[in-house]
Amino acid sequence: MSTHASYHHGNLPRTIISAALDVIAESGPSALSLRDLARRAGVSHAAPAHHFGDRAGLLTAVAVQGFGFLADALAEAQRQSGDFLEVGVAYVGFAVGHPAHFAVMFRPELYRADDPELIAAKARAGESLYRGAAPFGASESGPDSQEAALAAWSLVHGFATLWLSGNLPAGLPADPRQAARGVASVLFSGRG
Amino acid sequence: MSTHASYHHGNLPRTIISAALDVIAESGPSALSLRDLARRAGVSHAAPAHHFGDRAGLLTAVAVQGFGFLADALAEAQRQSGDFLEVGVAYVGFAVGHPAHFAVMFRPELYRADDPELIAAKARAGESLYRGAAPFGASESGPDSQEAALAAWSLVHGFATLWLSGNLPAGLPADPRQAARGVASVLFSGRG
DNA sequence: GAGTAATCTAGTCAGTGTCAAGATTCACCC
DNA sequence: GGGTGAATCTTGACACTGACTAGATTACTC
Repeated sequence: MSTHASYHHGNLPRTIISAALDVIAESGPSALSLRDLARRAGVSHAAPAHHFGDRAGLLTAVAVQGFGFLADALAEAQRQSGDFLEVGVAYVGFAVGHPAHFAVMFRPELYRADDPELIAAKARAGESLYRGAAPFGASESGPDSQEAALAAWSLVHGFATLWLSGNLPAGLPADPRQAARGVASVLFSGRG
Repeated sequence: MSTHASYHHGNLPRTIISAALDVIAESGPSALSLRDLARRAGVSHAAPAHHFGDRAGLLTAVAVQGFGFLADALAEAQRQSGDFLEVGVAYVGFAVGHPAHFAVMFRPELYRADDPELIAAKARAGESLYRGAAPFGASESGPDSQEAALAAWSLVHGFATLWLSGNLPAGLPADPRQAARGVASVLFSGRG
């Protein structure tokens, strides 16, 4: 019942998203072509549009999935270690482990930022992030806690972005999580 | 001798780049169309290709210009204040002041990363950045200085990225430089 | 089994990047 | 000043893209 070689594909949306993630991870979102994805899935050029509406619709689905994964990863790190440093490391780990999702999620011009599902997924990820950074902020004496949380977020986000775009210098640990732990501990050390 | 309404435009490359910056700042690099730029400049659709080769060539020129501006901005902040916190603030100031350049510079897949001019401009910016971050790294006791410099870079880069993409929460200072100063001081405070 | 909704195909349109060939103008040298 | 070569721009063409419409096919439900 799975592989009809017939009219109905069976699981087109999932197949299209999966192929899209491959393309994005390899060549970035701008290299994405709905017709190419249709070709890979063995369907007609207009089939993807039926499920996602248009390009932005497809990327919205990717972003929703990404924010969901991110929320899970952060919550899991928070649950396992209780350490906000490890939540930051998990943020970088998600970015490197899901580069295609990450490449879309923080470019609202690529998708429908007002999509209800997207807003919900983003809020869930934000909550996980805030929960992970809260103890760090709370331990700050001088600056307020929001600034501390933003500093932590900025640091891990910046590190992940620079790592993924290949802009970091050589000589870092090959494992991005380990490299991130070293860099993030500069901010986190001696606190909390 | 400036405004012939004739065959030769006079200063097409500069005009094209300027128009490109407008479009990118408003709708991102993926919205860039060579034909649209040609239309805005009042020339034929293939004229831009003569100067830049192709799309990637145009974006390479934008990136080169951007890295040059960034190097200047960082060196100027370093010269004026001698404070690495202000160099970090200048990094964010550049990103917010030149959003179109910034949107291209750290996406190597958009341009020719092996272009000699680009490599030179990028190296110059890297040197300015390193010079600005060096005292911060040197003042670190525990972690090595490279990690400290990377932490500083990651923080300001991440903050700038999140600010530009509209992903930061409300309630921050309206002036991004001031907001950046607050956030960056979490990392920089009590050091150097 | 019939009727309806979901899924996919086929055809079309305007728009795009890129290439090749030709027209026009500029800059330089005699 | 006139002529030559290089630089600049135009015109035309090709394959490709996203988006839209209408219609064919299949699955679902009663």
